[in-house]
Amino acid sequence: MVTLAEENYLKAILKLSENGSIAVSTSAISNELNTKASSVTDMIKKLTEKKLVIYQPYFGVKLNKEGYSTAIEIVRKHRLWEVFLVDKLKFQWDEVHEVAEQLEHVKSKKLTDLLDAFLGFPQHDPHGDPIPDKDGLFPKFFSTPLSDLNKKDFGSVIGVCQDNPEFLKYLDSLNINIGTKIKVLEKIEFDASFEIEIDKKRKHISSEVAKNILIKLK
Amino acid sequence: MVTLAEENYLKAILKLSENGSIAVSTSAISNELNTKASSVTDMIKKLTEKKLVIYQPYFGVKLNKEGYSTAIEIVRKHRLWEVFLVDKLKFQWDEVHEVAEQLEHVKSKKLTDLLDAFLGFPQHDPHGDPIPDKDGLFPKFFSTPLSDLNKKDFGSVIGVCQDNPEFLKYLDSLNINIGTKIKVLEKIEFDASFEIEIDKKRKHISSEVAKNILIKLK
DNA sequence: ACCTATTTTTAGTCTTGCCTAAAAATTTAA
DNA sequence: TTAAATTTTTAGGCAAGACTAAAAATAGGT
Repeated sequence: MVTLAEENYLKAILKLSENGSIAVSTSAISNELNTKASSVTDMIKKLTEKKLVIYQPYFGVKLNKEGYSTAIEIVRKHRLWEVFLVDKLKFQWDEVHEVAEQLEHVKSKKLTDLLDAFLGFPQHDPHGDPIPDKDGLFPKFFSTPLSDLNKKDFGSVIGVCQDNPEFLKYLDSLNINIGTKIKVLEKIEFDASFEIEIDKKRKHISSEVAKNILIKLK
Repeated sequence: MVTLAEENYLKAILKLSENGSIAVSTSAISNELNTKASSVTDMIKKLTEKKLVIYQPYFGVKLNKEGYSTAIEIVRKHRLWEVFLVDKLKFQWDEVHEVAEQLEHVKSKKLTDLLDAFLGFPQHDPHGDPIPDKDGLFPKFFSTPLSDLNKKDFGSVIGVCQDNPEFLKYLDSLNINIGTKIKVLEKIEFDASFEIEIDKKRKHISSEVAKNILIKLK
């Protein structure tokens, strides 16, 4: 059994760790939860015993697989309840947080999944935050392959469709990364290649590469 | 602030006191909540300090006005959530109790009242129990245990006196639900059992079952 | 490299809500 | 009415989850 206090710690660690990717410091957690650092150390030990986190003293704490899925489930519940409160009960979007903080701790997988269905499987909460599905997966961002863009379109890279090292190294060599801002200067019709601007520099990329870069339009 | 444990004690006292009319013994509460009598004595002292109950040692405890309205509010929330679970999320009526036990502790007057409106101000929960309105007042209705009916009486099921899943599933198997129309064909005197008609079919129910079904006579 | 400032952990304490064991009050029964 | 049985309360403890104060580890600046 995961207690209410433990759930709040897991949620805080998830939030502070950039979706589980980095270790989180004791003081960051105490700041997030308005508790003292010593209380955090205590709780981290309990979470470690329960095998929900990996802890290196003086370094930080990370969620393990079990802890991550527990935390994601709480986020899922929180955001689903927010949708319920706004869409069904007509709360204002700035009033729902406190109530959802309570509802997110109700334990019933069946409840969560039926609520999800009742709401029509929403992908975002009233604040625009993504809602994980019942397997804990986030909806894909709204994105467009660079290959679908037209002259003068611009936006930033939010993902790629391939993760083979050759492709990624090639992108590195072009200074293309997640977050890189790109503007289409020309679309060359006969081979579907592109002239684009990155950091004020003009570059040329093939149709094949353009298909595998995802852009969020501005 | 009333804690979760305190809320559960208030709810138990309300239930055992026949809607607040009689004093409740320590052992009755410990039995209801599966705790020890000494724990009950402890908690009653806390509730007395918070001015929610009147306590006479060795005699019993009663809710005062504040305690009564706090307890009624919890019952109201419990039953409204049960309606939500069954009417909106399509839970079975024997599955909702455990989940409603959690939802009833969510604190937000606005949530409760908007939920009430969303559900169309229901007067009874899926088991037929009356739902207090936002001022804590119960709807008035007249019901008779099926066991008190006589030959040729007819009416519809308005509630049940037990909510344990075995009993409810047994009723389901007989096609007995809230609203089901029932006619008494025979009352068998020697064991107080009944022959009844449901959906044009003849069925036999024991005295014990008849006692736990509430009928609104036509 | 070393001294200082900051962060983290340890140690000890407090409150809540539960427990057991024993004492006190009440009720039952002879 | 008095002894026995039952119920209730008191006393002392424990675990969770918070706190303060102090010790230990780490990080920064010169």
